[in-house]
Amino acid sequence: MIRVLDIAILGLLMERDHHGYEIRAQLRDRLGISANVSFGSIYPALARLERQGSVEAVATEPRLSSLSTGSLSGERATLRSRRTSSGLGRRGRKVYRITERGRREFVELLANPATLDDARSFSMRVALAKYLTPSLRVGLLERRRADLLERLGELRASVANAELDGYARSVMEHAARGVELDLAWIEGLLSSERSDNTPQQFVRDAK
Amino acid sequence: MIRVLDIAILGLLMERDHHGYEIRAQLRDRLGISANVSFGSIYPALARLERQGSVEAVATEPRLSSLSTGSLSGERATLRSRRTSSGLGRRGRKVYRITERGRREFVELLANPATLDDARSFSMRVALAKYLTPSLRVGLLERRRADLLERLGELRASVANAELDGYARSVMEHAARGVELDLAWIEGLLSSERSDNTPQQFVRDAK
DNA sequence: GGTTCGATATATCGAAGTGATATGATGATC
DNA sequence: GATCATCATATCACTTCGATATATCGAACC
Repeated sequence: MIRVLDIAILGLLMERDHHGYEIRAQLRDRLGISANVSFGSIYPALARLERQGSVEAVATEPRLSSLSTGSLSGERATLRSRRTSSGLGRRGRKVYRITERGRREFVELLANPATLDDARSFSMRVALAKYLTPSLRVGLLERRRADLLERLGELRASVANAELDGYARSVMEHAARGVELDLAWIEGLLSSERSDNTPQQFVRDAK
Repeated sequence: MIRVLDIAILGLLMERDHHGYEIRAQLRDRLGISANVSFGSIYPALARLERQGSVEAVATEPRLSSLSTGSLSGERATLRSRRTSSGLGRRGRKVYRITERGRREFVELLANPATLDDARSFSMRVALAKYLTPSLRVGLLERRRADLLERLGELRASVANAELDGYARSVMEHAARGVELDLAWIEGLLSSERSDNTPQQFVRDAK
C-alpha cells in the first residue's frame, strides 16, 4: 500500500518536530496539498507510525499547570465509551519526533516509485525532493512526464472524437491545458536538474 | 454525504444506459475524471443506487447468446486503439438504466451546492452543466471562483512567507499557476453564460 | 462584564473510495 | 494452439474522508 500520508508526515518531521494539528497546516502550506487533509486521516496515521516505531511522542505539553508529564505515552487508556471526557480541552498537544528507523523508512518510501501516479503524491514527492539523489529525482520526473504525455493523448482524443456537448468539451479541453501546464513545469525542473542548477543540494549520487 | 460518484453515474445514465465497466471509461472520457475510478467504487455505487431505486438493471446479457444485433450497445468500437472487436466477449454484463426517481434525484443532487469544493466534483458538475438552469450554472461557477481566489491568496502567502527550499517553493508556485489557469477558465465560462452564448441549452430558468 | 466567535487541539465513527486480486470469457497475435 | 490484452464483474482489507464531540484560549462586540 501506498500511504502517501505517511511519507508526507515523515517528510515534515525530517525538518522538525510537529504535533497533529500543525501537520495539517504544513501539508497545505509546505507540501502544496490543496484540500485540507482530514484529522480522521492524520491522527490514525500518527498512531500507526508510532506503533511501528517510525515516530515517537516526544512530549505531551500540558496546559497551564497540570504537572506530571507522563514520560512516555503509555497508550493513554482510550476508553471508547461515550463519555470520553475528562480530557482537558486543549489537553496537551502531542508532539511527535521522527526516529532513526523512521528516517530510513522515509527515504526508502520517497524513492520507491510504486504508485506515484496521482497528482497529489507526485507533487508531494517533488516538494520533498531535496531528500532524493539527483538521479532519483530525474527518474521521478521522467516517469511522471511519461504518464502525463499518455494522459494528454487520451484527453485530446476525447476532445476530437466523442460527441460531447459544449460543457463537457470545455472540461476536457481545460483538463488538457492543465496537463500541458504540468508538463511544462516538469520540463523546467528537468532542465534545472541537468544544469545542476538545483535549488538546494542535500544528497548526492554515489560515485 | 456527498457521493460525487453517484451524481456522475446518474449523469452518464441520463444520456443512455451503461454497464459498470463502461461507466469507468466514460468517467474518464466524458467527465474528465483523471484517475481511473476503481471498480471497488463503481460496483458498490451501482448496487447502492439500485437498492434505493434510482437505477434498475435492465438486462443481464448472458455470454455467447450473441443476439447478433447488439441493439443496446449501439455504436461501439469508438474506443481509441486499434480494432476493438465489436463482438461482445464478456459474460453477462449488467446494463443499468436510470429510473424516473433517479432523474429527479440527479437534478437535485447536481444543483445542490453542498460540498462542491474539490476540483473533481466541480469539473464533473461543469461537464454535466447542460442539465442545470443558467442561474444555477452561474452560481456554481461563482462559488468555485471565490474558493479558488481564496486558495490563490493562501498559496501566494506561502510562497512569499515560508522559508521553503527550492523544490517546495516550486511546487507552491506551480500550484498557484494551476489555480490561475482554473480561474481563467471559469471567467471564460462565466462570460459565455452572460452573453447567453451557451454551448447547448437544455433547461431554462423559470420566468 | 458577559458572551459569542473563531482558532487551536485531539479523538472517534461510519461511510466512501482505493489498490489488489480472483475469476473467467473472448478475440488477437505469434 | 499457447499466450497475451481486453472486457467484465466482484470482493477484500485498508485508507481516507466528512462529520461530530469535546474543550480551551484570545479577540471582538455590545
